[in-house]
Amino acid sequence: MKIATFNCNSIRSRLDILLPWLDANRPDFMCLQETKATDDAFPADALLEHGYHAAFRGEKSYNGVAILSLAPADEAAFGLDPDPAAPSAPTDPARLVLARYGDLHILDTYVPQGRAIDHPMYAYKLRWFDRLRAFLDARFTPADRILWCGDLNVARHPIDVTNPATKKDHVCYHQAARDAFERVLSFGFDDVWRTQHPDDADYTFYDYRAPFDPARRRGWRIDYILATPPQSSRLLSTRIDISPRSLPRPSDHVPLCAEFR
DNA sequence: ATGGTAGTGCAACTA
Repeated sequence: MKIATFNCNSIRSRLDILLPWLDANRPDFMCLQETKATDDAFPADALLEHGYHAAFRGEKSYNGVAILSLAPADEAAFGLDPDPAAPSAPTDPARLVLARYGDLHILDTYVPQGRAIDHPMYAYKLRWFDRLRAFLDARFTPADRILWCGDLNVARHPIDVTNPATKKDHVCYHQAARDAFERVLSFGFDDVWRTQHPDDADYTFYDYRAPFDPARRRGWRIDYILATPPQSSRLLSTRIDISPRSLPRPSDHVPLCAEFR
């Protein structure tokens, strides 16, 4: 079984990269983030022509998530639960999709980026991780077969960014964000790419605002495939496919892939 | 420390 995750940064602008990639790699599941399309504009027909069903939810201009799959989902749901500490806070249906395929649960999230550590969206981001932990605790135990994928907008460790000393106040590396992410990981998730590459500096996000040089990569590892023990015990291989970043009109993220027996 | 580019959608916001 193969799964991939890819922040496509607009699915409509990325079809010329996404569809050939799906044809060449044929993952059973593909988690997408930042689809940036309302549901009526989501290219479901084009994906189905390539064999992929989709559970998706989007909004105008921003956000948007989708799980593509060779077999349709048995059920799908969108968004966090309401925040009991802030009942007016949004549930963000365009940032979270949870779908079930038999006994396998796939959670695909686009975590709020946070903008700046003194911006209200950063506090919202930190709270978002705690709400996600409550979401998991309300539904699952680590004995369930879960894959949590997506753009989590946090680099875990110094090895996951270039020049970590310069990024201590960045919303994707600030200690409070890293701590918040770890509190969700401690539910019982394994970071499968890092498990297989304990000492590698490699990245899934390469900012448009710097020329991309595949030989001298400068980026961030902020996209993840995370598995609970019943799933991580089946792990065969993982890889980051940087090749799409050199194609015309690329996303600023690249696909992360894992294969399980 | 700053600014660099790309997406949506047509100005300004987000990343």
